[in-house]
Formats: sequence, C-alpha cells, structure tokens
Amino acid sequence: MANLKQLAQSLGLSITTVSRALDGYADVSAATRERVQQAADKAGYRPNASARRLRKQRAELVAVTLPSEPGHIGPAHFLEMLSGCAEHLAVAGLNLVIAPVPSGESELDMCRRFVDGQRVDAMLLVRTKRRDERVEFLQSRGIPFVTNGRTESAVQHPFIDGDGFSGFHRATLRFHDAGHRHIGHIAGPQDYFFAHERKNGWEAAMRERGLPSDLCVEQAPTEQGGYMAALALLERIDRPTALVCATDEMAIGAMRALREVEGGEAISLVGHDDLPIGAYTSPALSTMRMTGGNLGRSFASLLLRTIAGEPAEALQQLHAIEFVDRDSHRLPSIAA
Amino acid sequence: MANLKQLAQSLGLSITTVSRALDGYADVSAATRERVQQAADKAGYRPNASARRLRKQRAELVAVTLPSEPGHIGPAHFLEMLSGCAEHLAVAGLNLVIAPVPSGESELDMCRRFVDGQRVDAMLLVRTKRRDERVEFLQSRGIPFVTNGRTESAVQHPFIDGDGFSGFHRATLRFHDAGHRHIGHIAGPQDYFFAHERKNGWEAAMRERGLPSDLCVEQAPTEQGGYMAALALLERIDRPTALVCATDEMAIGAMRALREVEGGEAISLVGHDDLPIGAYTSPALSTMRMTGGNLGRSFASLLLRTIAGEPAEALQQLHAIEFVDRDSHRLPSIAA
DNA sequence: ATTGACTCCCAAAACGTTTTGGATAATTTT
DNA sequence: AAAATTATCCAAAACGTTTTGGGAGTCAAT
Repeated sequence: MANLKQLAQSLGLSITTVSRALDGYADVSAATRERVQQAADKAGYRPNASARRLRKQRAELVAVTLPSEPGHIGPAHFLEMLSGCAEHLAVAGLNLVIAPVPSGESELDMCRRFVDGQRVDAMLLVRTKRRDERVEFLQSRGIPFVTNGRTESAVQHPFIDGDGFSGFHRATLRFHDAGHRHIGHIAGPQDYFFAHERKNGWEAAMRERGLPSDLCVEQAPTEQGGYMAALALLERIDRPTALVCATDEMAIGAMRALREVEGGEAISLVGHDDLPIGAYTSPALSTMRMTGGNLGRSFASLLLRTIAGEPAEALQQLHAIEFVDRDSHRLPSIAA
Repeated sequence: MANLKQLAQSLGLSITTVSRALDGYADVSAATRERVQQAADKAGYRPNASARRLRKQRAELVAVTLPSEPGHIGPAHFLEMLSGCAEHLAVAGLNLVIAPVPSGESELDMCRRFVDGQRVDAMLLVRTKRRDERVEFLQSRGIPFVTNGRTESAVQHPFIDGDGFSGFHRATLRFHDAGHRHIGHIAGPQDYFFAHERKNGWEAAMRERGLPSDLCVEQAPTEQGGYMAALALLERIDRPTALVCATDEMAIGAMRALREVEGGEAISLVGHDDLPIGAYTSPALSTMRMTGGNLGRSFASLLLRTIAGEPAEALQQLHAIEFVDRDSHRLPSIAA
C-alpha cells in the first residue's frame, strides 16, 4: 500500500532507518525496530519490487523458454516440474516466468530479449540441441543457466539429464536376450541431444551383438511421427519384431501403425518418458523414465547454485534410467 | 549491454533525446532518430526493464496461481493454455509468471505478496471456488484479474467458463433417453464452482424426469476420489446403471472400480475435460469439453481488456459444452 | 521589428528502494 | 578529563528509465 517515505514520515524516522529496521540491520535499536515492524505490518507495507530490483540490480526473475512446436513441449509432467521449480525458487525470492517462443521468432531472440533487457537473473532451457545456439549465447553473456538435457558445447554448463544412452542400450540388449534379432529404432530428430543419444544407445547394442544397425527411421517426436516411422519400418524386408522408440508419444503412434498392419499385434515395443497415458493403452505401454526424484526442486537448486557462482562441473546431474515394465515389451510372437 | 547514458554520450546527445528517439516521438528529427536507432542496434541496446517498470509504475508482469494440491492443477492441456496465454500477453509487453502455492501458505497470501509488492499488473486465477477469497481480495485492491471459472461473488468480474450446468444436464437427459433410470453422479468438492454447477445440472435433469437425486457421492477430484465414489455408489441397493462424473480423472478412477465389481463392465459412464488419456482407456472414455477455441489467447485478450479498463460485464465468456462420444457412454446392458 | 508558431533539443525531476559515509550522543576505556 | 568506542540514526547518492516543462533557433505572419 504505502511506500517507505510515507511510513517513515508517520513514524518520525528517516527512510534509511525504516528500511534498515525492516531488513534487520544491527544498527537500529530493538525498540525502534519493533515500532517500525508494527507500523509496517499494520500498513501492510511491502517494498516496491521494481524499485528494489533497480537498486539491487537484480531482476528477481528466472525465465524458462517453451518451444511452441507441437510435440516439443515435453512430457506431461512438465507443468508439474515447472510448478515444483517455481515453488523452490520462490523461497529464494525468485519468480519463474514462462516464455513461449512466438511464431516468427527464434528461441535465441527470446533469450536476447530477456537477457539484454536485464529482465532475468538466470534462465532455464529445455529440449537442448546437440549444438545449441541458446547455450552459446548465454555463455557469451555470462548469465547463469541450467539446461534440461546435455549439449555438445565445448565449455561446460550445468544440466540435468537422463542417461539415455544407457537406457536405450539396455533396452535393446533386453530385446536381444529375449530372442529378438530384428530390433528397430524409431528415432527423434538427431539435432536434439536426447534423440541422438538414444539412437546411439540402440546402435551400440546392435553392434555389440553383431547385428546391423540400419533398421532405423528418423521422424518428428510426435504421435504422427511415430506412426509414419513404424509404417516405414514394417515395409522392410527384414521387418523388425521389436521396436525401441525414442519417446512414448512416438511409441503410441507406432502402436497405431501396428494395429493397422498384418501381424502388427505380435510386435514388441518400448518407449521413453512414462507418460501417464501409457498405462491405459492396449497393450499397456512398457517404457523408461529418469530416476532422481523431484525434478523441479533439482532444477531450482541447480539454478540457485549457478547464480551463487558454483562451477558448472559441480552442477551436472546425469540420472539413471529405469524400466517401467508393462505389457508392450513382451508381446507373444518372435517372428522367425 | 550499454545503458542510455553511455549511448547518449557516444552520440553527443542528451539522454532525453535518445530515449525519445527510440520511442518514436515526433519531436526528434528524422535524421537523428535514424542515427540513434543505428547506434542502439549496433550496441544491442535494450532499456533496463526494472528502471522502466519503476518509472512507468507498471510491473509488466501477470501472475497465475497454481494450486499445488494433487488433482487441482486442472486438465492436461493446462500448460498449453498457459503457453498460449503467455505468448499473446508477450506481444503487449507482459510476461507471465507462474506462482505455485507453497505448502503452508494460502493462495490468498500469494495474491497478497504479488499485489501489495506491486509485482504484477494483473492476475489470472484458476479453479475458482463459489465463494473465493482471492477474488474478494483482488476486488478490494482494484487490481485487474480474470478467472478460469465463475464465482458467486456479488460484484461482477471477468471470467471464462464452460456451461457445466447445461453439459451435465444434457448428458443426464441423454442417459435417461437411452433408457437408464438409475443415473448416479460422482461429484467434485462442492465449494468449487464448477463442481457445484455440474452437480446442479445432473440434479435438475433428474428432477425434470421425476427421478430421485440422491444417487450422488462427493469426493476429491482425483482418480482415487472417483474410484472410491464409484465403489460407494455400486453398493447401493438402487445401483446405478450409468454414471455422470464431474471430471475425466474421476471417471477413470470410476472405471477402475467398475472393473473390480461384478457386472461393472455393463455400466455406462461419461466424464468431462477431454483428457487425451480418455482416448486410450478401455472402453474409450466418452466425455465433454468446452468449446471456444484457443483458450490461452482468450485469457490473454480478456486480461488485456480488463487492464485497459473495460467493464467486467463485457468480459465474461460462458462457452457451450460439447460431447465427445467414444464408447463408455453406451455400454451393453441396461440393468432392469 | 515584434509576435507567434514550429522544430529540435535538453536539464532536471521523478519513480521507491538500498547503500554509503558520516553525524551525534551515550558509553566505555585510558 | 580526554580519548576511544559503541549505539543510533540520517542525508544524499545511486540504480536507469520516462516525462515535464521549457530553451534555442528558424521561419512566417503581423
């Protein structure tokens, strides 16, 4: 309601003293501090945010960019993650603003706007590319940031990521152990780090077992992409008996394709992300997910520590992938 | 990068002139405007956000409060809605901050913090209660806001809502027309406007058709709540043959219950929200959804018009509900 | 020659804090 | 009793904008 000047006036004190009383400095007597506190509470006084931000040269804001292309906004628990992150940032006095990329503008432009206008103290990046211009820009500006996903950037930066290589590697080996010899991969766009990583995991496993690694189609990371990729793979002469899909969304699209082709119901399949929806598909979708607990809280913590100046190397979390076994990974037939 | 003072100095102009040149005022010559523009672009100059906000007495921020209790964060397209809203607010220079309610604090406290600290120019409220203290507070402060959902507030305010009464009324009549005589309702917490409204719709239809309206259980708006409500209803002597569920999440919980009790697979069921998951349940979930197109854009537009001072009465959107017919509303048997 | 209008520019105030660098009085130490 | 220390307080500067209220000049109308 009121501002510091009015509050000071009504108390017969200087602005300085009132400000310092409320901030708990030692150079104001206990008596006056009490008196000031009372008056402030009574008046419902809250310091004006813009003024404090200007003076302290801090925006008290963190932005997270949301890619607006369909299928790129990430898994369904994304909002929950943001919410958790915002909640933990809030205790440090930081608010989280969501910054969707308007059509016609690049994610880089968004970063520019936020950073150069000094609108934010730090940024949170999702869906990193192997070579990510946002990362390069933020590094050049020296502004703190944490990414959801790794990059191939030469200079280190804080991140949280799942060990997609290992997850897809193990998933593929499992199929091989179960007797499958034609194991296909439905890949996401390879400029995304996660998609490339997952493909690498599948590829490595195939090589290790002496199998060719050409049973792979790359598509958009959407239901439709998965559908089309599966159709393409099923036409192959060496038709796969099992499919390792880069994301659950793609896996669900693949399932649709399997329903449409002859013998499709016998083909095993696994996804990644643990979308809630996976429990309700039929067959229920077997999938993988990142371990590591409250993701939002982790992001908040990493962000705060980055702002505090801890070195990037200490702020990189690579979490293990765990299987969520439902039905789709062990469907009846192993075609000869 | 640089600030106005440095820019002005390097150009041999006053701060005033540079500022006004960039803002496109008529009282600076075309020649200098051009020169200033060039220099600003070259230096990558962006006005400091905090400074402008302080001077203009606008926060350039809008907050949306996210209730953190499970099941209260709303349908799955919620993030999409926020994203769309943020995108459209951005063209007006406003950013959207998400404000989850930390445990131990009330939503009202959150509003207080944002409003009294002058951190925001307006607010977006979701999941309104019939008597909503956040609404009352914001009205008392005179700060612009739009709600997702109506309230019973005496003084009008802008909102976007679906016509839940009509939707549930029609859904219930439809069941009656199909021959059902025992139509149960799985209700959400009645202090929420939407839940009360939906129950009213069901109740009115029952009364119109001369049926008793006691086949109703109120529960938390979650999968678990729906499960428990359904179990309770199925124990009744006048066991329902059809269930109208307040939300899809509750409907999915109810389905789980139906699977567990004898004869449950014959009971029809309809939900509301059109969660993507509903297409994958078995039987596929029949549901309802609000019409009205891009919800995020509508919120942004209403918010901007509220800020611009348009009267609340002109800013109330009540959208029709449409059915999304899948399988669950016409299950085989109509028990005698 | 004055007045009035117009064009282009600028000094200074204002927004509401936080922080710096004392000032004054009370208290303790020498 | 003088000097040093401590306890309280405050005036003024600073943060980087935007806006107010002119000030010079130039040119046309009186």
